[in-house]
Amino acid sequence: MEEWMPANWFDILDEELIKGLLDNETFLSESTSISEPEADQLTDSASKHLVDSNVCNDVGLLKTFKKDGANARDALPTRISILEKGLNKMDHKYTLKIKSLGNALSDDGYKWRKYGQKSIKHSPYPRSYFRCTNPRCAAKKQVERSSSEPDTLIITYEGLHLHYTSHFFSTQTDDSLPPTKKLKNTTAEPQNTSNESKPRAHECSPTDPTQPNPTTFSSDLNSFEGASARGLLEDVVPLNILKPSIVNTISNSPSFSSSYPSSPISSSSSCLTWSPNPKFCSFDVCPTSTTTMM
DNA sequence: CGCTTTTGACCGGCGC
DNA sequence: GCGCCGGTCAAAAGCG
Repeated sequence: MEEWMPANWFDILDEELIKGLLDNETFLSESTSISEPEADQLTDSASKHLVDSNVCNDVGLLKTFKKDGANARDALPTRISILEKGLNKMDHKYTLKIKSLGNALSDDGYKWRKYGQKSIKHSPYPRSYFRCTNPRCAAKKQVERSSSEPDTLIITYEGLHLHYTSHFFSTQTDDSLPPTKKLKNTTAEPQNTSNESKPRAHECSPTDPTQPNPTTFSSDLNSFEGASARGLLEDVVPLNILKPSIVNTISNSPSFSSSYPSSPISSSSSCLTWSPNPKFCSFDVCPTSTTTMM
């Protein structure tokens, strides 16, 4: 492990994050003040917008959606919860069970590329395998439909989107990125495969070293508009709910302190509000909860 | 034509 | 050792 970060950096982020999220049992998605055009748009591609409401798909959230169909606003996610029965973590894999009316909700805003599909024993539904299209990113996910509950998609995330995470350590070059957490023999996979030299336009590649340091972390919340499309916001949240000690642990590491951005979201507020697209989702973590917040 | 998806083959781990 | 199974690879097909 690189000396500039704790050897267990992933575990720290990972476990504290989960703990924090679980402590804040429920996140209400308040579909406030949505305009009609927006609602229409949502109707057309509700899932696409729900994507934006995905609070932090890397750590896994159970998302329970209700959709009445008539009114687009009713189609908004009415509740985003982290429930013990819906979130499982094992060996850095996060399993989500998502009540869904279709496959669309398996989309989470990242750009995934399907690389395989297998039929599952004793299940009429196949399992699909996806990996992040960013050639530097080893994040993967599996999507399958519960045989017992066809309305439920089971999504297993494996690995963080380190092309984003690396942004927090942006003084590092790509070559010195924190190695992707080893998951079996998967990650840290050779990123020099044939498509490495061809990052695609819409893939989540905010840390492309060829790009200037993104300004996404300016304190201007408005700058988050559209940021989710780059796969940023989902991962901002986790770091914002980390205990300060955790952040300090990391930031005390050489090379880190100068690059870790101040919170773009909650620096002056006691109540973290995350809202990549406030029209569709909000993410509130208030200090009344037991842990995680300063 | 380039990118994505499909799908059967292949490989490694694991249990018997 | 063998078979099963999950995960990955890669060629072919599909699509815009």
